[in-house]
Amino acid sequence: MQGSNHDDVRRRNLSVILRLVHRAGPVSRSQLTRVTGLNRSTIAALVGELAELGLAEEREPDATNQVGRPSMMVAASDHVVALAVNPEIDAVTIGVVGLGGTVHRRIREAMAQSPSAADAVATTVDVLQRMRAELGPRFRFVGVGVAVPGLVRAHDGLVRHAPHLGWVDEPLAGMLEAATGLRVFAANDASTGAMAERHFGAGRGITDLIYLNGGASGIGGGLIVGGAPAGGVAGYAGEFGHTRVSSSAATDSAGIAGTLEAEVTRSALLDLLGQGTLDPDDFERALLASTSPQVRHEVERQLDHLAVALAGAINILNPQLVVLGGFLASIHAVDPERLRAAVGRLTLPVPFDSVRICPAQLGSNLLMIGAAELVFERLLDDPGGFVLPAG
Amino acid sequence: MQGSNHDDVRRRNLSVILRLVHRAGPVSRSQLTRVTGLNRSTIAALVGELAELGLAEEREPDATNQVGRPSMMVAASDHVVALAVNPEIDAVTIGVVGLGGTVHRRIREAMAQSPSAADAVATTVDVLQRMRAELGPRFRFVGVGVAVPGLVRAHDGLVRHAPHLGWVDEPLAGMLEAATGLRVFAANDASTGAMAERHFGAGRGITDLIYLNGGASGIGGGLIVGGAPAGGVAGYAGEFGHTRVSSSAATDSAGIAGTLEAEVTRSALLDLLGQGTLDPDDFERALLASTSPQVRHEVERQLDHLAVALAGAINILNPQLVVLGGFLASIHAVDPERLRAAVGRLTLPVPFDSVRICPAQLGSNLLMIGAAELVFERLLDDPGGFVLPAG
DNA sequence: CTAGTTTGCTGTGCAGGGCAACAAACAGGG
DNA sequence: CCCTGTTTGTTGCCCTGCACAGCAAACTAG
Repeated sequence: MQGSNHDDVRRRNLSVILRLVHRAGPVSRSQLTRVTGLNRSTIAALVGELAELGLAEEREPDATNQVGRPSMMVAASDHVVALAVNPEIDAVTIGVVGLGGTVHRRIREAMAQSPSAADAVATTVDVLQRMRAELGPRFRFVGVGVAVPGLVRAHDGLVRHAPHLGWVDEPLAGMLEAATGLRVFAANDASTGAMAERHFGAGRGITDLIYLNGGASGIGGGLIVGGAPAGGVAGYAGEFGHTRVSSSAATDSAGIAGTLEAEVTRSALLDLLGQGTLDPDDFERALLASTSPQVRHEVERQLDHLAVALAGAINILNPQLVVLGGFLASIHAVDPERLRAAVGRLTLPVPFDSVRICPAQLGSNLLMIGAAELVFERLLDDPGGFVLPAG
Repeated sequence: MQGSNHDDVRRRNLSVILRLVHRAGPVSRSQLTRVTGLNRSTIAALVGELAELGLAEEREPDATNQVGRPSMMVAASDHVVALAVNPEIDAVTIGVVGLGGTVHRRIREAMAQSPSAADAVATTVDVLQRMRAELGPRFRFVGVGVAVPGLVRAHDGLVRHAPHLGWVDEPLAGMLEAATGLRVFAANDASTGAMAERHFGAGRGITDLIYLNGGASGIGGGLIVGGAPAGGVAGYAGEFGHTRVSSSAATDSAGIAGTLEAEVTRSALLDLLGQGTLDPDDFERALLASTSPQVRHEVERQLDHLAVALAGAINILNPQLVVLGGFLASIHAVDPERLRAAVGRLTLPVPFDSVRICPAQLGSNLLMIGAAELVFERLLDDPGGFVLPAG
């Protein structure tokens, strides 16, 4: 219940403009006046301040062949970068992402064994130093975003439980903050994926969506409700994998029976395909190419279970869009109509009519973009007040 | 992506102050300065403007026995009122609710048969005229809020489908607007109940909660996610009744099998209790007094099914609180521990530890307060700009 | 080259919150 | 009862930041 004053107006307007150029790419000043409703002179002053802060850059106008004086282009600076980190069971993937949207670098550091939190920190520090040297002083690192396969407490980045990494109550964000001197924000990997798809993928401009990702280690998800990422009270929201979808006794990683994660697994399909492990693209190709009736039957069984979980969420949340990532996108691709029909049988007609189900659009950069967005989100909230470290 | 200007600051500050006195009751000016962070002089000016608008009233200070000059009390005006309407299968309940929180009047207009939309409008107009005459010109009606047992499209108040009333695509809000000359806002009854419990009941100050209400006609619900009521893309969110909780073939009112609404019903309990119909309080008393093992068994069966639906929602939304209303509160009262334990078996430990399950606090005024809040919410968003009709 | 259009730039006006100084209203202590 | 210390209301002034108008600049079209 905070009151507003002049500073808040300035902060909000800077935030709105920087957010626009970050999300929508380079935009002309005249477009900014139209979209924000602010006066030309105000836009000029705001853009000037953003440029002084080094967050935006003004370029000569593009040739538009339009009547009237051409308008300057405004773009978010790609030299303002976030370090994106994604620890997994067999590797730590680290990237450098610019505010303008460019993924400058991405490195997958393979690990001999599942990394501890300390391992992840050490690797991150190491890669950060190399990246800094490589990119030179023009690039300013404003923070670190971490996408963790597990439950992460939102406010302080404590990893409560990451089963596949074997982490329990690891103060990852704090450790990284101490080791790098940068501000660190951590969140669940699926939640960050949802945010990435929402802003830069299949969910652009959509205010209510559900994102479900199927990985080797299970099923996670994220929600956007009313335009804002829904974290729940502590940031643990989105655990679709443990929704009960059948009365079978098969249990998931948390020991709960009959859940989505127990019934719908990538490994069951890999077994039937006669494959050990496949990268996601090869997996989808193999699945689509398969003519085996057993494979087909298993896909259909999994789609029907997936439909139960989706239907429940659709009835409750009335979303505009369901985005499926990972192997869930693959089984969806085999028979989209079956999934949609199964969902339709379990939902009310009205919410069903307004929902679309589609595959994720962002590929391998998903988690890099999402993790970087964790940092940029704070920067965008208060462009002037966010402490920019020197360098 | 709107920009802000001075008007927005004023609007927001007026909004913040009026919302505070509306939600928290009378508050001193000095408290307002502390909570909002605004200057004394600013608070004085803002309160003065609200008083001029007739929305707030300043009173002499309460005796506090504190050192220093006593601070003026500020209260929302109870003469600013909303008409709350709740059509049901056998009656239309209509009330007059003041901005300060007082329910000035409440009338249950019994209906010989299930009212049509036109019946509901006619009754409302009739009651409104009587109330206006009764209360006199000092009371200003700022709008009409309607809590409808069915799916309501948020932006225009179209009732898409109200199965128990037999309504399909009734433009209820538009009809009422034409008939009364007041602004009308309609929403699902359970959603408005969630809002009421959130602001004035069990969920005060809580940002993430789930509300489930069990009525004679089924189970509905509402969500508060991140502090905001979650309506979904069109306002249909919260339909917990159609969540699949078992593999049984029993169907609900929408024809979906094995859902919460199919398994958990008030009528099954009434049958076992040997009662035809009971008002909610009598029902709960009878249920708690019953020593029949069949009743006990049925309650436990229903609690176990309820647990499945709650667990799914808790995993997905990580709420701080689950509020149970109607007969769901009654079966919960029989054995709270059983429900909690059953939920615990189906949820992840971390979100489970942070959630509390409790009965609703607001009794028979729930829907009156909630429906009025639909109107007040708009008024609070822009106290100066909300058009106050004369009278 | 001219007319028309759109945008950038500059100086001014204005609304509204912050601030400081003073007065007013309280409690507590002697 | 008076004095002191504390807190709040009130008033006048200041400062910030957006709007607006007027003019110059840069484009298209004919």
